[in-house]
This record gives sequence, structure tokens and C-alpha cells, in this order.
Amino acid sequence: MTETFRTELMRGSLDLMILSVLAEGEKYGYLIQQSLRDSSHGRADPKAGTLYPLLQRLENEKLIRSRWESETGRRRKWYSLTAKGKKKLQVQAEEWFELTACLEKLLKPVVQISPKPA
Amino acid sequence: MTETFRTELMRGSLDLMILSVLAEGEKYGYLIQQSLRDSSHGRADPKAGTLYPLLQRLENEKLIRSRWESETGRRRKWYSLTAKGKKKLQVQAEEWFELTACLEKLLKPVVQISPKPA
DNA sequence: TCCTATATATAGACTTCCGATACATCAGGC
DNA sequence: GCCTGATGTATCGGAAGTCTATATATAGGA
Repeated sequence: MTETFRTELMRGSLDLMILSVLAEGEKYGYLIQQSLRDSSHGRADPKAGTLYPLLQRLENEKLIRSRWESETGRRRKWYSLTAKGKKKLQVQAEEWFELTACLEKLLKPVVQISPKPA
Repeated sequence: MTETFRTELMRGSLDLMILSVLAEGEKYGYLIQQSLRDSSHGRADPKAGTLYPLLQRLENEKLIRSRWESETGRRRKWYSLTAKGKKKLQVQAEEWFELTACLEKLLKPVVQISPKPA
């Protein structure tokens, strides 16, 4: 809470990733983990010990809500975005694009030296 | 050291930013701070208490080297990339572009809903 | 003289993320 | 029936990053 918004963004894009994955529809924890891993081709792969506390935090912040799946023996907790979460996602996504653009400008000259043929 | 490379990347792009700023040429701490703030239009603005320990860490990892400016009364410690630092910057920059591309794909549908006229 | 900008540095607190561990269900092999 | 692995959620302890606050010192302007 003491942190500025932009610091969060630098710190980790994980919140943002979770929110954007949930924007696709209601998901439970294990499914979120898989979605993220798949869509990033394994690059983003938060562990269970990271994911579940994070989901609790997001729920405490009223950005997502949850419901337990009954009926089946499987214990599944389904998460979905709240209105506040959707709003947050939009704002944060826009900020992310801005910061990314800045870093891209910094990094372009770096990577362009690399693929140069001898 | 226990962390994977991609975790670092998610955690914060700060290392990457510092290295890329130093790729422009030798700089001292305060100057690095300003360069970064300026080039990101204030979005990335690491504090002194963040920056100096970070620089020490990068130097311990032999990614940058430093020399004290003598002659003047001003105490200035000039930092520059080592060969290892340049290599690291290139590799990490490429990874950054890959991860960014994935996140962009996730976020595109989110932000495109926003500017839509009613 | 006092205040601000410049310049580097450390200490303490807070947050994030991970690895390890625990527990429960279900499917398949033997 | 038993074992193993994938599924599914959760907590704990620790490592690491970043912040705020603080300290010190020089330079320049009001």
C-alpha cells in the first residue's frame, strides 16, 4: 500500500498476468497456472506457493471474487474478475504498454547490434 | 542465485534498465538515476536507497566496473559495463522481448475494449 | 546563513516470490 | 487392493528486491 503504482508494475507483472488471464473467463487456481504457462510458452510459470497467496491478496483487494465448486468431489475454487478488477486491469495494462515502450526504446539499440552478421 | 533468469525478469526490469542505460556510456549513480527517469518520462524512478545497493550487487557479479573520479571535490563513482555485462544485457534483452510479446498478446484484447467508442 | 541540488551510502521494514511440505481426490497400472 | 502420478488448494520459512529514512559531504543561490 505504501508503493506507487508504477513500482508495482516494475516489481512484477504477475498481478497483471493473473488479471488478464481471468479476463478470458472464470478459472480456478490450477487452471490459471496452466493458462499462464501455456500462453507464455513456459516463460511465466508461477508456482503454487506463489499463486494461491497472490489470489488471496487479489480477493482481499476486491479485484477478484471466488466461489467453491460444489457437487463434485474435487475441491475447486473458481475465480473471476470484479468490476474493480476489470477497471484495474485496464488502467494497469495501459501503464504497462507505456513503460514497455520506454524500455523498448532503451533496448532496441542493444539487441540490434546482436543479430548483425559479423 | 537460486532464482531462474525468467523470475528475475518478472521481478523487476530494473537490472535490465540499469545495464541498458550504461550501454550508452560510462555514468555515475546520480546520472544513471536521472537518465532512467528522463528516458522513461518519470515512470521508472529508482530511489537512491535502491540504486546504490543494486550497483554494488551488479559490480559484485562483475557485470559492471567502477572507478572513483579524483581531482574534483565532488565524489563521483563512474560505472561502466564489463564484457560479461554486455553479454548479459544482450541475452536478457532478448528474453525481455520474448516475454513482453507474450504479455502483449494477453493484454491486447483488454486495452482494445477500452478506446472503443460507446 | 540557510536551503536546495548534487552525490554516495547504510539500516530497517515491507513485499514478492520461491521451495518445501502437507493434505485430499482421482485415474491407471500391477 | 495398493501404489504412483496428476490434479487441486494451502501454509510456512527464507531469499531477495525496493522503499523510506537517515547520514554525510560539497556546491551554488537567495
